[in-house]
Amino acid sequence: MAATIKDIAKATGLGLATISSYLNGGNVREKNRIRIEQAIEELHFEVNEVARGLKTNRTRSIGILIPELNNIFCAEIITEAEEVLRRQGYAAMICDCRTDAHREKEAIDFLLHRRVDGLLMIPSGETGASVQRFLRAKKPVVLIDRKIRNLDCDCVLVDNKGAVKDAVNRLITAGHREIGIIAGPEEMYTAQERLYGYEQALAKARIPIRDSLMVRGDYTIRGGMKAMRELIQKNTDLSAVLVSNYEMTLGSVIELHELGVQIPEELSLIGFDNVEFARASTPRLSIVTQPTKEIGKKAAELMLLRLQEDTVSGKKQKLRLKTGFVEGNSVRDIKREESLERTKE
Amino acid sequence: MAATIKDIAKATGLGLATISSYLNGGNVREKNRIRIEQAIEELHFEVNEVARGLKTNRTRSIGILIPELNNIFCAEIITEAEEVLRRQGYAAMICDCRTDAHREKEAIDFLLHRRVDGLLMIPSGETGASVQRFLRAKKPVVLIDRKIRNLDCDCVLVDNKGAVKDAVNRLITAGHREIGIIAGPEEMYTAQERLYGYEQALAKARIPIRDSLMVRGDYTIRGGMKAMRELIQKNTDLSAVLVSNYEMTLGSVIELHELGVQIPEELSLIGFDNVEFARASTPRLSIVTQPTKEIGKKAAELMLLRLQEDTVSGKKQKLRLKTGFVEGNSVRDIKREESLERTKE
DNA sequence: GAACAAAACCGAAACGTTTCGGTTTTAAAG
DNA sequence: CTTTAAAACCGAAACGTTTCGGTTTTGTTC
Repeated sequence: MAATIKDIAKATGLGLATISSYLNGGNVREKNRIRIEQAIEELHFEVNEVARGLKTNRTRSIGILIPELNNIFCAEIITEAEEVLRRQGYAAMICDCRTDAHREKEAIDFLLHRRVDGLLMIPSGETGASVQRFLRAKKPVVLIDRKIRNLDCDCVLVDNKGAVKDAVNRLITAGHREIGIIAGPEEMYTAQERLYGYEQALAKARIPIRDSLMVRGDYTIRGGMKAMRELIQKNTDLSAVLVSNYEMTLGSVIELHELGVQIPEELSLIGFDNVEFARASTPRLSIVTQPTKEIGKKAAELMLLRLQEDTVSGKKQKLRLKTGFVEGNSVRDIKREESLERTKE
Repeated sequence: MAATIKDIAKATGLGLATISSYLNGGNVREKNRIRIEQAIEELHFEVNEVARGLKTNRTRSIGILIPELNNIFCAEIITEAEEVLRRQGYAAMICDCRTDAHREKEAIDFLLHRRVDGLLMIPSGETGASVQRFLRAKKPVVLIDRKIRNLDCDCVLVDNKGAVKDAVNRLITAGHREIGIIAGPEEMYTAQERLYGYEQALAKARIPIRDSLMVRGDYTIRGGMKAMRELIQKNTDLSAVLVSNYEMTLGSVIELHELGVQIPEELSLIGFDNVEFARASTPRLSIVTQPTKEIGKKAAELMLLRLQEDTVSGKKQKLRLKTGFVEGNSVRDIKREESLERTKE
């Protein structure tokens, strides 16, 4: 049905190789250029990327594997990455593995079969082995947000430890001592780093670290609700909580809301990620923000770089991006209240 | 590098066609089956989907074109659709056109070049012409959430009019008369239907329709903020507002929050979509919900159906799914208050 | 206008499958 | 054991490109 390169050759009286050369940016005599363009126009020719892919062994498509599309953090990153990739002619094959290690593995197989040129991935399981197969096939892999043990490839990370340290410091500065954290799953890279940041901040301020103040959630809304309830039950003197991702922040707010706990009068809260949600909350939430757009952009750019230098070997880049902080009214400033109290006397 | 079907043929002593037949589910003698499977195992053979695609003229991939990945409504639909498609072996090539008609057109071209087998799309511009090219190529198109004028293809819609009518009725039943609406862009199909539902509900209750009570936003957070401000300025007697999508609901809440308007004491609000957000708001928001999972699932299933019957002709299906309503505390029940008042006397 | 280098052009072969039409093998029936 | 229908098997050709090595054309210089 659709016209092929052969049709264009026939129509113009030129050779196959010439048309191909033209299509790939080669030089062609002016009059031939005109003839070719005319024929393409008339016959509605469009190069068949599939055939091209077979011949060149490059599909110009990138596999994107993420734990959850329906997650604002992932979605923002992917949006940006997809745009950067497509602008360079690369298609994004997106697979959502629902934070399930088994599905993640399946998806990697799937993408390998489809012969994508590279893999952009926010890991959720410990799938080092599967990912290795990409590297063995000399196809670049860029990891986002999380490293995978024993896997040497480019990655774009965030300064999780620093971010949490900074947030906890703000709580300490405001006079809080009984600071809880809703951390993520134990095996999760970001969760480990964030918890570590929490411990470091407390240690530096010489505040004893209590197990009862550290509760783990599973990065879901429901998990956040449960963790917050647990934290409150276990610690009658709880004065502030840091919640270490967006979904759990949402869950925490819902739970506090349902328990009738006032923010920040009865409990101070610092959340994570979603600026708009923070702004729409009552009171406005103070949150740690991650540079999602930049993460996506950098990851895609790293991928493109590897793709064009087409050497998967060489020193791998480990980017570490800075987080931000958006101030709200969800943290009670005990220090200030005390000093006001004192001046009053 | 990677093993091909030829290598398997050589290793097993069987013919090319036999291997191909085996790979495609054909019958093979038991002993040969074993030999083939062994050879596949040993040589790490994986069928090359690109070559297969060239030969069969089917890439087993579906283009998914949406206005904004980073939008919970879209993301939920796509998550579901992608899962259904992939389970049947179809890859999803996702393109985000940022609600931009020009980019949307580009993306359609892009997907056509990639020879996707079909197009799943939440339209944002009036790109009938571009989409036609898919149909001309005998490739199925399934529209989601919006129709496109003069384009006859399957679509999965939502009962927008009914949803808004129902929501407005609830406001009326609660005793509200000065009901505003923050509607979507004029050219938007869903926006038209929703506005129409609003008008019908008012008309039926014999409440005069006032222009000042109908404000349009652009379906963004910022647009919602602006629209809410306008609505309040224009209508001093405003008693309730219906906001017709999630982003604008978020914007409205932010704006009310910043203006210090109390919900529902000073203003009643009904929002759209995001259940979790509604639950986390203070007070809990009453919202209209859309069956996003079902939309995604149905759309993907419709696509698969068309794909396997491989006749794009025939009667097109127009599915119309029911919306839901989640009750919160953001609507003041004036009627009830009045009757309480009366019994008190 | 002859000589020459550079630029443009050319067709065949190859990429890894599926499919067509035909041949061989199997096993059931006589 | 022979016949026969069905099942299994087979290789060549084709899908639409790119690329290799080689040929022709162009235009500059003498």
